[in-house]
Amino acid sequence: MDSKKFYITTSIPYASRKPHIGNTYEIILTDAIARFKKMQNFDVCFCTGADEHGQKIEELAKKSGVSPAKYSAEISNIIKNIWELMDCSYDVFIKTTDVNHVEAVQQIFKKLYNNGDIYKGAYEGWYCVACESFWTNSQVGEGRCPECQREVQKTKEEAYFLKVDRYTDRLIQHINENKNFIVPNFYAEEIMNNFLKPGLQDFCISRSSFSWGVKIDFDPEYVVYVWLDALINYITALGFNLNTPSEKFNRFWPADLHVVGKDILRFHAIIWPIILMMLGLPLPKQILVHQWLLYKSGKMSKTTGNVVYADDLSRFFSVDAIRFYVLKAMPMSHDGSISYESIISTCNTDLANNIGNLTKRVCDMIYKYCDGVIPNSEYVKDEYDVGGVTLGAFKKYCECMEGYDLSEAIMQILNLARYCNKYVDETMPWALAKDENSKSALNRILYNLAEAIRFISTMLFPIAPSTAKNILKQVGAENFSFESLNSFGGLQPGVAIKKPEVLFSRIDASKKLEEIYNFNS
RNA sequence: CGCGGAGUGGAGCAGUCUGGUAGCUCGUCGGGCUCAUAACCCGAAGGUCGAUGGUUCAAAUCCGUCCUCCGCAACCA
Repeated sequence: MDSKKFYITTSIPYASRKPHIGNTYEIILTDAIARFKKMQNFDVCFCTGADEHGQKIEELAKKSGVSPAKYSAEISNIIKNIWELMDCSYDVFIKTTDVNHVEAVQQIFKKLYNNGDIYKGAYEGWYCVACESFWTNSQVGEGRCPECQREVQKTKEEAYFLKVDRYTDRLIQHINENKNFIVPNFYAEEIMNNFLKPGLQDFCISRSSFSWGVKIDFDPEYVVYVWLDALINYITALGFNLNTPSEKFNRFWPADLHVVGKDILRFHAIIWPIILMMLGLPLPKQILVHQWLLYKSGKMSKTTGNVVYADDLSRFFSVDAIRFYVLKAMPMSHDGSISYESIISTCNTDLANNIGNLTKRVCDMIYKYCDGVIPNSEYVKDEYDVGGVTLGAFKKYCECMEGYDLSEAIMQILNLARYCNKYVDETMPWALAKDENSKSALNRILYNLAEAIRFISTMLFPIAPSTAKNILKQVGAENFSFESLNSFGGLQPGVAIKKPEVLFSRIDASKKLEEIYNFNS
């Protein structure tokens, strides 16, 4: 029973502004993996949330004339709504302002302080009087404030530090011994060469220049550094508390997979494991590092005005089309790019022409030639071996999904659909339908196709859930399990299918682009 | 010489670990079919695999050097 649990998390986005489609990619990816694991009968716990503390939020709230609590709560709501809009099946949405989270962070801070893993020391850096900002050595460069270019002053203040030296060897060993701890694996090398081998410095984990954060209860001048605060969400989301045991925590920790962006890997690969070691807790099994989604090869940013939001996209494309698109477009090894033209192209070629049209043409034929009922036919292997090809595609698909290569997994689905389209063309069921003697061949072919479509819809489910359901209904089936894909021929003959409908209509590219252009201006 | 990634037909990618006729999707051109959403199927054109030197009977793949792009470089989430 215990081996069948799967705890998966996204990083919790910073509640400073509405997340764009690049940020949203992470939760879609995580959701697809979570759904896949659920279909493999894992007891899945899928956590996400929002990081609500920190200086930036405090500043933004001040600018908007509201309290940081109100400001971050509003953004958290926006985040949550987008996640729900994208049909993400998370189990827990944690906020770092949640009472039990704050309490646990304070407990942990105190415990580590008492154990000597946290100590009070002096933080040296640079201060810009005009901007009232602190800067690090690398940031000031020539001794000037990176923001206003004025001279900065050397400053020294008391602060709390995380004492890491006792744990770095263990961390290095852990990374070396667990080649799958960080995937893709080249990131492990980066972490090792950049941070661990040169030797870690103790992390400053308190702030006193602003107050919007978790207060250190025994020294209320300070708030806890947001990253320490935020990382702890992975256990507080399960109800972790030093005083009262949590069944959920005991069941699901350690995490099986943390999904994070490449920009925040170092926090997850270094600080987080060290904190867990300090607490005597097991380390997460795996960290999946994903790349960024760029808009036409440019980084999305407000200043360049090329930010694309998921909810805006959903005005023009179905949620499933967006999910399908981002998961297919994103390579593992480097950044992917998004453009309206390529979304339209994906919708038309992959969804409408390939999968959608296949389903429609097959179901139309079943409707016309078989009285709308799945024909009765035993699977007989012929030269096309549709059964073998389908099972092979499913196997490869599973391998890709297990390795979190969603883009390649999608290719397996598309290849199978292509194979089926070819099968239709070459066997020409419409010609067989004209000849009463070919009835059994016709039945066999249409059965094979309907059964392959059942596989396609089931494989599509983690990627595009509601679309997958529609396809499955179209061939008269309901059961969405991978067990039902153990063998080819599971589709029940004699079942009446739904009247065929167009699943994805083709998009008129120029019309759609004009519509988008008008909306954006 | 800070670290890591990438550079393959018009576009987007796979192949590089384990050398052996350069592959996929889209786009273009020609043909076929008519069950289907002007969809689908077949065929063709198009690449000195970033540059250069080396190892080898043989290099996109191994080794050396160089160029270009991207990310990270620690307390800014």
